Amino acid sequence: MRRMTARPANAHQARLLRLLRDGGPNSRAQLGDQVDLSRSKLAVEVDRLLETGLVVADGLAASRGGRRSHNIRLAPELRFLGVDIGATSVDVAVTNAELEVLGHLNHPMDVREGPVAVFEQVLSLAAKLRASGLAEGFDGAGIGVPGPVRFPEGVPVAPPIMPGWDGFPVREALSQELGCPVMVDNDVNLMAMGEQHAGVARSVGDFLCVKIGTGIGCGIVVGGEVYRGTTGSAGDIGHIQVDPDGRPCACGNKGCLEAHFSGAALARDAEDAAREGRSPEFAARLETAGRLTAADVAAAAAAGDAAALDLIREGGNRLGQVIASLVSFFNPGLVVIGGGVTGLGHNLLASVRTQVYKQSLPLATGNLPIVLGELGPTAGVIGAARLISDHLLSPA
Amino acid sequence: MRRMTARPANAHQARLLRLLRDGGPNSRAQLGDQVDLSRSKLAVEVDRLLETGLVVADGLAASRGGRRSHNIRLAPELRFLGVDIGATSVDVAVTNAELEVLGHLNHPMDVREGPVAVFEQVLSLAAKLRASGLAEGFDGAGIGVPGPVRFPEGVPVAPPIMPGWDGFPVREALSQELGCPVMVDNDVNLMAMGEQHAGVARSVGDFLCVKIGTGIGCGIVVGGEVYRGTTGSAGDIGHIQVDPDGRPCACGNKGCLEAHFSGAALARDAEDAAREGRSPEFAARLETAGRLTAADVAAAAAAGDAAALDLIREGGNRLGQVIASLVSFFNPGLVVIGGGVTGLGHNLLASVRTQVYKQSLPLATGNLPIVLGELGPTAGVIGAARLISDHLLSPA
DNA sequence: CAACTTTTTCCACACTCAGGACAAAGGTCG
DNA sequence: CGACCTTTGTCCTGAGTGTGGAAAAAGTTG
Repeated sequence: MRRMTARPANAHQARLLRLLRDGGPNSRAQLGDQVDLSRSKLAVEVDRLLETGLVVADGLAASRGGRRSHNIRLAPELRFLGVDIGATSVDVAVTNAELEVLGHLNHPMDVREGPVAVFEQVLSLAAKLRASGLAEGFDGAGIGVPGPVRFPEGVPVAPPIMPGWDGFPVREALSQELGCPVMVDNDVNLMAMGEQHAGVARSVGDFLCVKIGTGIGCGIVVGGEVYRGTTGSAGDIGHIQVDPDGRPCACGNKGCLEAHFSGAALARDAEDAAREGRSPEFAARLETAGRLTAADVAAAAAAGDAAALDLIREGGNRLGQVIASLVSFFNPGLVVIGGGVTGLGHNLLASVRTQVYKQSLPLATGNLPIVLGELGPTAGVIGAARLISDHLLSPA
Repeated sequence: MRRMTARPANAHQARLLRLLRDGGPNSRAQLGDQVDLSRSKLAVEVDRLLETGLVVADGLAASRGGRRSHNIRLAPELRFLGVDIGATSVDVAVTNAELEVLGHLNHPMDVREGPVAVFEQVLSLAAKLRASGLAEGFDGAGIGVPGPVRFPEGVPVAPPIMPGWDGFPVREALSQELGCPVMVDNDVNLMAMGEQHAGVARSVGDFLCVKIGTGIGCGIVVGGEVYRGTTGSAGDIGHIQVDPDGRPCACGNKGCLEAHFSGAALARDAEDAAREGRSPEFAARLETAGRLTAADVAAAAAAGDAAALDLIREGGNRLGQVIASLVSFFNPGLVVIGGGVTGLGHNLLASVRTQVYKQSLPLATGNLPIVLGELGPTAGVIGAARLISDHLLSPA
């Protein structure tokens, strides 16, 4: 099968392609309403896009009171691969050009096994998706890794939780293997892009997206664009100090947010509570499973276990404390909380909200929604697809 | 005298005008090197600018090895007014089109006297500048106020330290009085723009500018543009909590940064130290002046007073703690510290740096300069002039 | 003074794009 | 079902924009 070769030749074409991506099939007339080009100019550009094959005719639209318009849509055979490498598992999904997830696979895996092993897994999952008939090939791939990335080159830099990846040419390597363009970003940024594209953050220009998984990170969106900082480490809030005399952290400091509240910290606290006899619920679960995870805390809390609720409340307070600072500083229009521990759900949300509304000034919190992400594990892969799609739909 | 009436007609003209503003007089050929337009196109646009009167001929340039080029420059009679309203004084300056300060006046004044009294003062200072022959009129004015501003309308919103200004139509009123376009912004944002235009932050795209005066604020520059947040309160870091059991703050919370370290807090601490006999230096100064200010702390520190040095070190630690969090979050390329207390100078800088380098991760701090602003009180007024200049040099 | 540069002007040609005229296609109402 | 309206798509013209070459103007260097 022939893959996507063409790229938009100018800003007008890029604009049209994005409208088709985000709004689905559309008639020429509807497009005309949105772009402020003369009918003739629009017709020319659409014709050129049809010639390139990026866009195809798609039947007739419903009448709006007169002659029916011809629909057009992005080529239905285009496929993007979205890859989300987490600390403990990889997600791989295939989407169409409109970034709808056609198939999604997850595989538990420790990122510390290193880039070679992980890529082997990613490629095998991608092959599985291809074999199931969802795609004959990929026109582009986005990939998220749990650490800072030098974005232009697509290379992880000094990632604390994934030694062995430092400087590994992720973009280059994957592009070689897949034979298509690849873009790499931090997993948290991709989650933010996912929620922006298809989740709760649609139509919000400036927002924060806090992801709590094994670690804690924060995606920053400014004017609809992800902000990555000078060295690509923006949003690295896991090592903000929340208690000068707090717990030691893997980074060498004391009292980091991550040391007090994260998937890993929560699991350890739950195990401690179980062993110290403070929670029969945890003890029972530890007995059965051999170890505890954030999911156990969520389940125990749902069952009304006091120790679990305590852990969530305390953690939510710590997190809320940091978010309150960020809200004062950044004045976002929305705060999204996502990641593995969102199972803690509304208990967590409640204590975060309490803390933020208490500590930040009314002008910043007045109309500030603090909500859970609505896409769950697909946020990352949708964001990844969006990343490469944004790249490919830019003028060459 | 005829004031500036024309505005650039298109993006090319705007580009050229900004080059002339930031680079001073320039030859057509030099401009050509910078803008990537064909010679003919460039000539046409320059001719049009000359017609409008925004730009004038300015003699011959030095030869670059062949025929000498005709210089052009922004109309030398253009004048911008920069106004910086602080908590305890107002600064008013007049600049030419290249944003060079031609005259600068300062007048102590309490912002709480309200907008009417303050404007009376501002207009009187502006009249004085005009009377001294520096300007015959103003082509635009920028004005900074010490609180959040709804930027598009130029109206302060819920400013904590300036009751009576809430909702006052600053832009509208001043524009009426001065008879020229006016833009209003937070004073901290203007300081950031000033340092960006003519100070330490030239050529840095993403940076933070922390201003410590009566209160504490932080200007945020993203990709060369000031970021103001969803409701215009971005950068309001004075009420970030640095100590859950800390001092009560005017905002109603406890342990706000501002309650522990700011011009006002410092003065109070110094007076306490004097009264409690912990510092003969402070006691002597209090005796003489009747009250103490941040400047006294600076002077005492310079004289080697232990209590003063303690205050600075402790305050610097608090501030450094907050800046460390912001650095982790925002990953700036530069942190500028300015405002009234910069007299504390390198003592302050040292403790801030220590704290930041200790608490933030190497990837973010690796190549992060933390420096004092180099413009002092002119940063605000230059920023104000820059604000209105940016506005007027945008295509209409 | 001759040879070489740089700057500026002039001009012809290609290209872009808006908007009007008109044809095609469908709806609506009597 | 047919007259009349609206909407959509196509074609065409004219105004304007922008490029690049040629040549003149103005200097420099040896």
